Amino acid sequence: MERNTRQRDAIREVFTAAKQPLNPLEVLVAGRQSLRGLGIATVYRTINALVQSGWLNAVELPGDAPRYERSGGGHHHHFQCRGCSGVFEIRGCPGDLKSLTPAGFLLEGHEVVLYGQCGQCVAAAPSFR
Amino acid sequence: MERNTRQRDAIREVFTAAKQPLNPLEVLVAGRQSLRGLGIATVYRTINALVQSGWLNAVELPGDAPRYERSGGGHHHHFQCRGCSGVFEIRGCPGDLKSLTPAGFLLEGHEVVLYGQCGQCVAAAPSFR
DNA sequence: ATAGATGCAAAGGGTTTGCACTTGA
DNA sequence: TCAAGTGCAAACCCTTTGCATCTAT
Repeated sequence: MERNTRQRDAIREVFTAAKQPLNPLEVLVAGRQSLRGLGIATVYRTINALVQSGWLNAVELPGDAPRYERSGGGHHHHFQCRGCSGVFEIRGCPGDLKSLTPAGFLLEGHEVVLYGQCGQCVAAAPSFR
Repeated sequence: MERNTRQRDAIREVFTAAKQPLNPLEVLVAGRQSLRGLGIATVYRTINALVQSGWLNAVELPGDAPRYERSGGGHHHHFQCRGCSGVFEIRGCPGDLKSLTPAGFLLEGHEVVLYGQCGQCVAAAPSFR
């Protein structure tokens, strides 16, 4: 990441404007709106570099390809909607996970993912209420 | 899954004997010990069928290819060792996740993964203690 | 000017699928 | 017998890499 290029500007802008974590293909599509020739390899290379540098954070949900979001939100988790597949940030954390750790094991971190229906999908499908 | 074949017996046996969730390649290697010609396509097809039928459960850890374990353990989560990459079952569950759910969202399920060092890896690397 | 960055296309992993052969019932 | 199941190889999808070209500095 030694040079500032139009590609990197475009990709950073996509993430800055994003309301949810994005996967590489979504970044490519969004980025091409401002930079026609943008290539998928550049998206991958740039994302990886931005993760390395700490500017981006990888959001890895079980069974899903990784998505990425701007870092800086502090410790948080995610809620994935089974209706629209959207991923939403959750502030807050269950906390007392130490008690679940097997004896003799050392707990270093954790991941929590909630699944369900987001507000829009609940509203759209009254049967869920 | 209409017929009983040597391949399926071998694969079921591998899972019955397994102490941890296994990925398809591990199943292939273990299965070949009793059935030399076992093919990877058969492993995938059988695993998928066993998941469909409910005999197997997919264990999908963030950023990792899925592993599989026998169903029937009830609701539980997993601990992944960063030392040996082993995956261990955790009995117990944080519970009060409803409070983390955003207003207007419907919570249907959750996934919790703990990360750290397993007992063996703690013992092998005193610096972790 | 020139090393870093890009785009394309090819190569890699892991998983699925088409097809002819095998085998359980 | 004969359709379900298997093994092989090819096809797929997503991601990474090699390489010639382009471009910030």
